[in-house]
This record gives sequence, C-alpha cells and structure tokens, in this order.
Amino acid sequence: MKNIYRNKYCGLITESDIDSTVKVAGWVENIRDHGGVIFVDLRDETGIVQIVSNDDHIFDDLTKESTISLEGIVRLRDEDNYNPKISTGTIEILTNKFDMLGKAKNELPFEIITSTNVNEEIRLKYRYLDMRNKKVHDNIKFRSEVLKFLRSKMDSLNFTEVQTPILTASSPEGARDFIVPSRKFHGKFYALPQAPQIFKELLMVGGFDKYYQIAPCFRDEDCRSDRVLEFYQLDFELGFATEDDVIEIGEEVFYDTFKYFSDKEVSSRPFRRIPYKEALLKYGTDKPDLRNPLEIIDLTSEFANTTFKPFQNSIIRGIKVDDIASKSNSWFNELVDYASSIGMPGIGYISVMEDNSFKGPIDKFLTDEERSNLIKKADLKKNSVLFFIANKKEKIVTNFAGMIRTELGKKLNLIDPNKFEFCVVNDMPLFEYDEEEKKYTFAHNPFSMPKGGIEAFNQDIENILGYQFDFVCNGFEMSSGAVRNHDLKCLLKGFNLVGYDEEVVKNKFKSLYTAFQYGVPPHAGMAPGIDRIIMLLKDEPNLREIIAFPPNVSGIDNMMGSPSEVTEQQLREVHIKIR
RNA sequence: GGUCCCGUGGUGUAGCGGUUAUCACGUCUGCCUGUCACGCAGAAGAUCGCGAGUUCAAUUCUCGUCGGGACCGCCA
Repeated sequence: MKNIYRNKYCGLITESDIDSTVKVAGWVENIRDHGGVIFVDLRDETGIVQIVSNDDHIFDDLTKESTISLEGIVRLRDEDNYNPKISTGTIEILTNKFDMLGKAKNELPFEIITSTNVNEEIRLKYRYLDMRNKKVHDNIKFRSEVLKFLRSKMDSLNFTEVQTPILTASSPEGARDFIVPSRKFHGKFYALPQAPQIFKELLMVGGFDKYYQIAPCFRDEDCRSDRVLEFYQLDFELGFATEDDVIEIGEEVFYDTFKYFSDKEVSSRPFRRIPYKEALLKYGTDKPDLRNPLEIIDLTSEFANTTFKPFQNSIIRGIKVDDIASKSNSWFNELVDYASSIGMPGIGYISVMEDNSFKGPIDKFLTDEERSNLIKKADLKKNSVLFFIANKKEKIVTNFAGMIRTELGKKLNLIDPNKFEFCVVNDMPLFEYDEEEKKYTFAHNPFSMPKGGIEAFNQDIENILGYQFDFVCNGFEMSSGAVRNHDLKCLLKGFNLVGYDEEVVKNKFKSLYTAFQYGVPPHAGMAPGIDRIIMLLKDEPNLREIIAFPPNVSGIDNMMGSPSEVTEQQLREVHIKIR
C-alpha cells in the first residue's frame, strides 16, 4: 500500500536516490529566498533535506513550520555546496510541486531551534512546538529507549509483567491520595495508587514468582525539580527471596542501564552498602552524593567540657577540608552567609597555620588538650580547615552538617560530573517519632520486615531496624525497597506500636490481612524511579525535561488547562457539592 | 504553610528616578541564481505583569497582588 504523502523519509535520502523522483513530507524548518533560486529545509523525524527550486514564486504561500508533502528529483549538489552538518548534505531535491497540508501561522510563539532557552511557562503551554526541538524530541525518544531496555532486561530475568488497577482504594498511610468520586456509590471514592504495593504482595500470594510492571504512581504532594504528581516506577517483587536477592537484581538493573546509556563512570557492583545511621552521621542525609569526598565527623565528646557557650550541651559535628586555609576572608564569609541563609545561627571554623597554630573565631575558646584532641580526631594537617556545626537536636545538626557538606563540595568543585556513584542505604529504622502527632509512626513503609523478626519488637522502638533500603545515586533517591513482612502476627505487632489494633488493620488492609492467612511466600522487592533514571542519564536539571507533557511545579497544566472546573451536572452525578 | 530569586515588543535580552526604552532573532515589504541559523535595504511591533504608595516626575524606589522557578515543610 502506497502512502499518499511520501515514499521516502527526509533524513534517509542518500546518493543512491540520485535521479529518482521522491515524495517527502514534513515540517518547513527554513526558507531561504535568493531571488531566482530558493531553498527550503524540510524536516521530519529522521532529519533534514534541502529542497531547491528555480521558480521564485512557488513557495510564496509557504510559512515556517507548516507541513507539506512534496515531490521532486534527487540530485547531487556541487561539491562546494555540500553541507556536512546534515546527513543529506551532499544531495538536494529539485522540485516544482508541493501540497500544503497544515499551514502554520507566520509568527510562532518562539523559534523551534532555540526553544530550550525560552521561558518554561511558554514552552509547556506550546509543548507540541517545543518537542519539535531536536533536544526535547530526543529526550522523549530516549525515554522510549530506556523503557524498551528495562522491559527486555526484566524479560531476560524471567519476570512476568502484570498490570494492576489505577482505580483502587485509598490507603491510610503515606502520601496524600488523589481521589476519584464514585457515581454509582454515593459518598464513596476510588483512589489512584501511590504505588502498587498491596497488589504486588497479593501477586506473590497468587504464586507469581517474579513480578514486574512499569507502574504509574500518583501522589498529591508538592512538587520539586525531581518530584512530580505522577511518575513511573519499575516496580518488581520476588517470591521466596531475601534482601540480598532483591538488591542483586537492583544492582544489575541499575548498573546495566546506566552502563548501556551513558559513557560516564558507573560504580562497580556490588554497590557500597551504608547503614542508615552511618549515612546520617557521615553525610548528613539518607541520600548521600558520594561524588563529594567530604565526610562529617562527630566531635561531641571533644567539646564535652567546652567553655564556648554555643557548643555547651550540644551535639557537635565537624567537616575537615584540607588545603584551604589560605582562602580569602570573603570566601569564608560567603560560607557563613550560606549558613545563615539556611537558618543556622552561625558556623565556626579553625584553620591550621604554617606553624601548626590555629586561627579562627573559635580558637580562643580551645584548651591545648582540646586542640590536640581535634588534631587527632579530625586528622588535621597544615592548611586544613575544620568547620563546626552545632545544635542541641540531633536531627537538626545532622541536617545542617549535610547541607554544609554539600555546599562545600559545590563551592570547592569537588563533585565529578562524569560519575554515577551508587550506594545502597540499608538498616533503616522502622519507626520514627512524629513531633506533630506526638507519637511514633512508620518511618518508611508499614509492610517491611523488622530485622530479627517478631523478636525485634522486644527492644526500644527507636532501635528497631527493618529490611528496608534505598538505592541512591549522586544524591538522588533512585529506589526504595524492602523485604516485606509476610508474618501476620509480626505485621500486626508493628501496626500495634503505632496505635492500630487488629480490627483497624483488618479493615484498612482487608485484602492483605486475609490473603496472608492462606499461605504467603516470604517476598521482597523494590521500585526504581524511571523518571529520575532518565533525568540523570540525560543530565537534565528537572523531570519536566524528560516528560512529554509535564504540568508546572504547582501541578498546573497550562496547555490542557488542568485542573479545571467541571459542570454542575458532573458534580451532581458524583454527589459532590463545592463549598 | 515558610524562605529566596525572577517578570521589559512574538522570543531572548540591555537599561534606569527624567531615554524617542537598547540590541539580537523572528515577522512584513523590496532587492538578490547556491544558500544552509544566507546577505543587503527598509518597516511594523512594548499600557516595562497588575494595583497602590513615595516623588514635580516611577519601567526604575516601597508595599501589596498575580504569574513563574529554586529550596524547606510535606513526599509510608
């Protein structure tokens, strides 16, 4: 069957087509009228071909970015007219006939070739034009390649792809749900899944040994550069599996994907395992950027008897940086300014001088003993600088130290942009204290198995660790994962600790509660974030660059006009009244 | 909910208490037979986001508001 618009793609015409008549279709990228001879660059998804005509009026009605179908004869260009920038640079199509298919208005909202420099608000409003830009277009094509790769990877590992419902039940824990009112059932609602968590566990009960899905997930929370309302996870789960079984597959998926799609250096397997507690101390965050060589040390005991008021009865953390004692005063002042901009009361530091004496605002409060302890603990050398972060609350001091570490890494250019540094942060605590609710809640996931099983609950709640881990790359959380708690008694005990009794669990997690009474395999799984993988591989600063039709950071889509109001009739049908 | 940054022709920008509001690209008209982000000559196009205040005078300063972005909270 012949296509009526074309028999060749623009970018695929070669010298072997010379002297033949071809028909091409695409967008008019550019028109160059020389008076007597006129050139048109015609673009389709495969590339650009130059059209030429000696009839100076043939293209009078043509505008840039219009779609046309055009017939002509391929001919060789003179050698001095070759254009090495395009794949078809040695040939051109001589034409005298074309059909206008979709005429474009003669002034576009922006020029296609420079669209990535345009205000994002306008780019997103005219996304269909923005995605004609090669870079934007290539990102969406690249996403398709990654999805293809992940599917074939999971297929080669014998995973079964299973699709789970999008309209499902609201879950009481975790992020806010997007809810969908039911028309047939007055006052009842579906919810869009935050993740297919329960379903994948039920698939395990259903006997699927290895499940995966490229799963859409929805969370009604505020967005960020790396967080959007709806995103995709490579969700997978293994039956009769341990933490190591899952992490090994995670490592294979991440390593192979990053190796295949990038020339950057990728951490070798197995990835470093860092216990959660250690990550918080050394890096000040549970998603450390390991490209940054700086590490945080605890200096609380070194300052146990300090006379420096702000350090008394406080937790003290230090970051040592070698060879920067000669930095200018303004360099240090900039760091102090940064510290105050993030809400730190101040940041102290000492520099080690040539004669091994200390210099800096804190030095006069130090005793000789404290000085020598610091030299030992922080491994201070000539020209080292030791920064101090102090606070009465551990959570706050950890956080500040992490931010200072990151800022120092940036300021000193310590972060190698040509690396993907992976690690697995594990041994996560199962519970954490919620200051607002004044009670303990699940730190991550109510469904994770405590380390030590049900016996683990015999210790202080803060010390209960889970088979719960995160894959982290360059400071981004790439995936969380866990061994699930398949022991109903143990699961109930966990819920019990945060104030849910058996009746509540039975109601809220009816399916799981019942299913686990009919023979459940121990199971474990994880869910890499596909959008973040693509963002990192493409070195893009935000997720909008790798999503075809993203809303803005407030969740508004100015192209579609969503969210939007609905009619009274629609509201009545779903029994909703707007206040 | 909080902090910070941004808003000037279609697009990207310059500017600043008094300008005819800068420049480039795009658009339009004309010229041009080999360009390729063609070139040349000319033209149109801006309520300087909106409102209030300070001032003889505000695009410029102040406050508010709206819109956009980054971060914190939040994201099991």
